[in-house]
Amino acid sequence: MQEAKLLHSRIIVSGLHQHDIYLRQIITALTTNPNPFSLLHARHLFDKIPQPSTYIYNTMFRAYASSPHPHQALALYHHMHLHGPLPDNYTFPFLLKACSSLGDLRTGEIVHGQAFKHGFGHDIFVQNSLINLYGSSCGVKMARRVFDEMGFRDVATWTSLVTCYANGRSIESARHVFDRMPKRSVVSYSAMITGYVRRNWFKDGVLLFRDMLVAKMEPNDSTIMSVLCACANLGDLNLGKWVHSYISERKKNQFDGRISTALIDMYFKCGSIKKALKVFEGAKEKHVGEWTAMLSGLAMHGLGTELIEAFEEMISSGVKPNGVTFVALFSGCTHSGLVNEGMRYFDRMTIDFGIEPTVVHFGCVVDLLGRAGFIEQAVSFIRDMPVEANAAIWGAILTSCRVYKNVEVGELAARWLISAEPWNGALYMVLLGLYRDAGRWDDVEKVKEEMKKVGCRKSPGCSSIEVNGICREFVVGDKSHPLTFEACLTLANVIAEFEDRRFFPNLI
DNA sequence: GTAGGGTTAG
Repeated sequence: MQEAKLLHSRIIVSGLHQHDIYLRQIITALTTNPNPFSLLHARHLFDKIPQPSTYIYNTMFRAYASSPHPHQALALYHHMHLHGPLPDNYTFPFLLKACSSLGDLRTGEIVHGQAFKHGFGHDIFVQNSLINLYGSSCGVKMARRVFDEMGFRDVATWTSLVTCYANGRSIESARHVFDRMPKRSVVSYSAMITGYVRRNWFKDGVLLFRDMLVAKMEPNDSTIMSVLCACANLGDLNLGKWVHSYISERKKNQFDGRISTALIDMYFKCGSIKKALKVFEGAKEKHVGEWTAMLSGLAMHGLGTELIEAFEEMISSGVKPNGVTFVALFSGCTHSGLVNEGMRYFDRMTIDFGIEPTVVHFGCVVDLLGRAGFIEQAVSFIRDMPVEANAAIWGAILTSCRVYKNVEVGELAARWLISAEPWNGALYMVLLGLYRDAGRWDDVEKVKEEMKKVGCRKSPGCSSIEVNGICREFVVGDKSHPLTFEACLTLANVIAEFEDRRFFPNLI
């Protein structure tokens, strides 16, 4: 970018504005790691070239394909088609990528036809791009057909197919393809690990990460992000720390912003507040991502007051919050019982920061009111919302009704949820608990019968944490541990202590 | 002559 500006000023000074070679250099500089401004600038210069070469068209296609406006690539191709030079083998993969980003299968097929017409139908880059296009817009079947018909496949071909399966429903099929790859690259491992983590198969993701290290593959940023996400969800602090020191050595503590964010999140979720704070403090630049990870970490540990302080510090340091930041802020207020503060921030979100609330934010407010026991207010808030309430919102209402034993509203929420998800056994269990607490035994029996009729079961809740290097897993109702009795006794004492202090958590 | 496809938060 700096280089581009320098070149541009040199041209203006020396009056060489029409000089094709300089323009080409500037456009190339502006389109590598483009931002919206540099891309606009590049296009402005591109339009000044009387007869752009195929190369320079390709440069623009490449930049547009991975920009927020991929359709610009297609519009520009239309122009090239009418007035410009002939496309080459580089042209079509960029255009197909633009179609994938847009999920535009029809245009993708037209581009494919064009590639064929110009003699690049069997180009491996074109075919690989086609697999990605089909995989992202119409499922695995078509992608598989392209794959099967290819005479020659390389590692990217196989990786693309793995990604198709991983993004589709079948992570097992993705692994099946992965295991049959003649050769694997870092990206292949990364794609498979990311696939596992996206499907919440965290343990499999971690196992494959270990295989990857054994295979002497050096994980890249994408791999690291996925593994940190797995550590966070497994509570595997040991592996998380290992990954932290691994990347510290390699990158000399100069992390990508996204990696610092993932580290902060991992340490918070693994219960290590100190380490999370240390990473945050050590981050070279604190973008909205790092701040948001920080705020949601404080929220999940019930540190509402600290969270509000941190939020105000973020604002005074000139970082602009986004929609996700407010979700963290509201959730912190909710879990620390800071109802007035939360409501005030809800107003400020639109007035002071110009962020329009989405259904997620409305859900946060419902949760904020509900958990504090203001169930009637929460219900009237739902009534006044400009958007339709969703399952998350009725779920929040149901949870608070369970805690505050409000059968009337709880029944309403549960019925709404059950009609949306009749297979979800957990919903019936909550409704059953509500009736039981109210002593409505007839209704308890009715719910039990209903469950039998629908044939649903609640899958047991599960959690895990790493202690002294060993990952422990907990499943609801599991009494297999030899010290189960002692553990229950301790828990009973804790609950008794809570009750003595007039604090009634919902531990049922 | 120059370049390309597969992984990428909160």
